[in-house]
Amino acid sequence: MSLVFLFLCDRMNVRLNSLAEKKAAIFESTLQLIKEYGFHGTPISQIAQEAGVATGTIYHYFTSKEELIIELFGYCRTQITQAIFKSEELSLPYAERFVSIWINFVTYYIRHPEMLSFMEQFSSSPYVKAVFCENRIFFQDEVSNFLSKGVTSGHIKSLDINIISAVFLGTVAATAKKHINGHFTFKEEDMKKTVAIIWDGIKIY
Amino acid sequence: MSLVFLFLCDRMNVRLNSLAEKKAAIFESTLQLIKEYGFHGTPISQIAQEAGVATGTIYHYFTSKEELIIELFGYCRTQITQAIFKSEELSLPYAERFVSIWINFVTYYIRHPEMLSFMEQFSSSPYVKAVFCENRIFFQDEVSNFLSKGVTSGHIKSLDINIISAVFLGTVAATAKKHINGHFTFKEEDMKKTVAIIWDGIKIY
Amino acid sequence: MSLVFLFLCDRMNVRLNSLAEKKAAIFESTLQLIKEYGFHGTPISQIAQEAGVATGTIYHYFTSKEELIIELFGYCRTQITQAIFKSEELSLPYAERFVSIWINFVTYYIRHPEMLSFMEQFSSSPYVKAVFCENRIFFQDEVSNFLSKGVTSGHIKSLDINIISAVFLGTVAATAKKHINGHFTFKEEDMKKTVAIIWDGIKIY
Amino acid sequence: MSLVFLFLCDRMNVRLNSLAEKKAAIFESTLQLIKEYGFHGTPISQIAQEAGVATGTIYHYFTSKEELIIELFGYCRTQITQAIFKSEELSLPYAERFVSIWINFVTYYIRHPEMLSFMEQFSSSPYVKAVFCENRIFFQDEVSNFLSKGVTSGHIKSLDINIISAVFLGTVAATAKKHINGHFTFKEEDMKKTVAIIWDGIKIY
DNA sequence: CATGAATGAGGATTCATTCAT
DNA sequence: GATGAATGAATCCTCATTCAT
Repeated sequence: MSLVFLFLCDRMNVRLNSLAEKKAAIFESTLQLIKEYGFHGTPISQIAQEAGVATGTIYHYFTSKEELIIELFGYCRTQITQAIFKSEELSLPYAERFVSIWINFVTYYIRHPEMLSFMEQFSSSPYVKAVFCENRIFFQDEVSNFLSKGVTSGHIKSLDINIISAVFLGTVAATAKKHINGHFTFKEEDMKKTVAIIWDGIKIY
Repeated sequence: MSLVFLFLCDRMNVRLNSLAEKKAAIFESTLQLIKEYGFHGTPISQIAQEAGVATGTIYHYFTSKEELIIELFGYCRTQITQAIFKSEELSLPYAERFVSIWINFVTYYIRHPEMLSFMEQFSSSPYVKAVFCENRIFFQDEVSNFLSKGVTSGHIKSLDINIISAVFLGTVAATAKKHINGHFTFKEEDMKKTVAIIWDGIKIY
Repeated sequence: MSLVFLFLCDRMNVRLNSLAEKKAAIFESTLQLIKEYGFHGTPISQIAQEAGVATGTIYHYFTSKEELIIELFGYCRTQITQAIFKSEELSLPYAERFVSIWINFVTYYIRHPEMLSFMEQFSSSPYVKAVFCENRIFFQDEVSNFLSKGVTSGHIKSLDINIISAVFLGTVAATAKKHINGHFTFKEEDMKKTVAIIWDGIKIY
Repeated sequence: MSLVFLFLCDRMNVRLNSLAEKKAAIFESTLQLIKEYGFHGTPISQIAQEAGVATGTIYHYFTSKEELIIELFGYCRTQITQAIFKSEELSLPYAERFVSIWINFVTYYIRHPEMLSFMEQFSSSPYVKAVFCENRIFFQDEVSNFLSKGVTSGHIKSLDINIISAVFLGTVAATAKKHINGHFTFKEEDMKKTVAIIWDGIKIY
C-alpha cells in the first residue's frame, strides 16, 4: 500500500471518528440532562454546552431538536441491544440465556439510568409515532426475535409474542425503575428471583 | 331550618360542586392534551381553553403549573384505585381477586389511554420527586397492600414486596401500552393468559 | 338611555380605542424602523420597544411577523387612500382632480417617507403574493377606479387601464423618491409640471 | 515572446475568466434567490450552494454580504446599461431613440425579472446609502445624460432633469412590474402606447 | 371569583463569518 | 485558492405568570 493511500485512510478515519465521537458526545450529554431535568427542561443550548460544542453545531448534525431526540432513540436501542446480547452467552441453553438477557437488561438500565429515563420518557411521548413507521414493535428486532425463537423451539409456551414480550419488557423496566428510584436494591440474587417468576410462568416444563 | 340557611347551603353546594367540577374539567383537559401533545407541548392557555375557562382561572385553583401536574397525579391515582378495587369483588378468593385487579387495571388504562400516558410521563419526569416525599412507593397504599396481604396470608411466595409489585405493575403497564399502541389487541382471554403467567410464577401451589 | 347602557358603551369604546391605538402604535413604530433599518434589520423586539409594548404583546395582535407586515400593508393603503381622495375635491372637474390626486399622493409620500419606503419594499418582497389573492392590482379599488372613470367619461384616451395606472403610479413613486432621497426638491410648481407631462399624454383634447 | 510569458498570460486569463465567471455565477444565483425569497431569506450558504461553490469561497470574492450586495448593484447597472443603449441605435433620431431606450429597458426587465426585483429592493433598502456617495443619481451616468442631451438639443422641454428622469424611470419600473406580476401583458404595441404618453408630455413639437 | 390582555424571560433556530485543513 | 465544519450572536416566537378590570 502506498503512503498516500494510508494517509487518506488515516484522514478518513479521523474524520469518521470525530463525527461519530461528536454525535456520541451530544447524545450522552442529552441523556444526562434529560435524566436530570426531564424531556422539557433540557434546552439545546445546555446540551451543546455539556457536549462541549456550540449551539449551532448541534444543527449541523441534526436538523431539529426533534430529530436529535429520534436519532437518540436509535442510538439507545443500539447500545442496549449490544449490551444485552453478549456473544459469549450465545451458546448457553435457552432457559439460561433468557435469564441472562433479562438480567443483562436490568443491569444495563441500572448502570445507565439515563437510558432508562430517556427510553421511558420517549416511549410515552408523541415522538414515538415517528419511529413506529419503521419499527412497529419496540425491540422487535432483537428481543422479540429471541422470544419468538423460544416459542418455535418449544422452550416457551405457545402464547402470542406480544404477550410474552409485554411480560418480559414490562418487568425489566419496572425492576430497573424500582432499583433506580431507591425503593429496593436489586442484587444479583433478587434479580434471579424476579426473572424466575416470569420464566416459571412462560416456560414449558 | 330557615330558608336563608337552606339557601346558603345550596349556594355552598353549588360552589363546592362547581369547584370540584371545574377542577375535574381542568384535569381532564390536561390529560387529553398531554396524551396528544406530550408533557411539553401543553401550555396552560390551551388547557384553559379546552376546559372552557380563562387562563387566569387556572391560577385560582392551582398556584402553578407544577402544582396542577402534581395534583393531577393524585387525581389519577384516586381514579385508578377506585376503578381497580371493585367493592363487589372484595369477597372473591385471593387468586381470583389478583387476576381481577390486574385485568381491571389493564382495562382501565385501555379505556383511559390518557391516564396511562400521563402516569408514564409523570413517573419518568422530575416531578416524581415531589410526590416521593409522601409516597415512597407508587401504589403502595393500595396495590402493595393487597400484594403484601397475599404474602402474609400464604397465597403468594415469600418474596420482597418490591419484586412482586414490580412484576405486577410492570406487566400491567406494558400490556396496556402494547394494546393502546395498536401492536396487539388484548381481549379478555389474552389478558387472562397474561396474568396467568405472573400468577403462576408468584403463587404458592 | 340608561346609565348602564352608557357605561357599557363607554367601556367598549375605550377598549376599541385602546386596541386600535395599540395596533396603530405598532404599525407606526414598524414603519419608522423599516424606513431606517430596512425590511430585515427590524426585529420584533425593537418594534415592540418603540411601540411601548412587550415583545409578547405583538403576538396578541398578530400571529407572526409576516402577518404584521401584511396587515401593515392594508393599514398603509387605507391611510393613503384617505389622504389622496379628499372629499372637498370631489366636485372638481376631472382634469383638476387628476392633477390634485397625483399631487396629494406625492405630497403624502413626501410627508410620510416611511410609507413610501414600506410600500416600495413590500411591493418587491415575496409578501406581495399574500395580498394579490384579494387585490389583483395594487390601488385598483380607488386609483384604478378613478382612472377608469376618466376613460368612460371621455376625459382620458381609451388606453388599457393598466397602462394608465402604470404611468400614474410609476411617476408618483419616482417623484416622491427623488424628493425624499434629496436629489431634487419638488415644490408645488414642480409637481404641477410633472403631472402636466403625463396628463398631456393621457388627456383627450 | 517566450513560452513562459505565454504560459503566464494564459494562466492569468484563465484566472481572470474563472474569477469573473465565478463572480458572475455568484451574482446570478444571488439574483435568482433574492427574487424568489426576498432580500432577507437568502442566506449566504444558499447563494453558495446555488452558485456551486463553498460558503467560504464567497468570502474570497467579497469581504461581507453587504459588499456582495453592493457589488451586485454595480453588476446589474452595467448589465442594464449595456442592454438598453444598443450601439446599432446610436444613429437614430432623438425621438426614436427615446422610445427605443424606454422599450429596451422595459423589455430587459421583463426578460430579467430578478434584476427588477433586486433593483427595486435595493433602492428601498438602507444599502442605497452606500452607493449614493459615488452616484448621487441612480442612472445619472447614462440615462440622465441621454435625457439631458435631449434638453440641450431642443428635443425635450426645458424641465429639470430630475423631473424628466422621474417620469422616464418611474414609468419603466411600473410598466415592467405590472407585466411581471401578471396584471397585464405588455406587447410591443402596448409599450409603444405607454412611452407615447410620456414622450408627448415631454417633447417639443 | 373570573377574565384575558400584557409581560418578558427563555428556548429553538438561523446565518454571517471564521479558520483549520 | 477552496472547502465546509464550527461558532455564537441575534432573531422569532412561546408560554408561565400576573393583574387591572
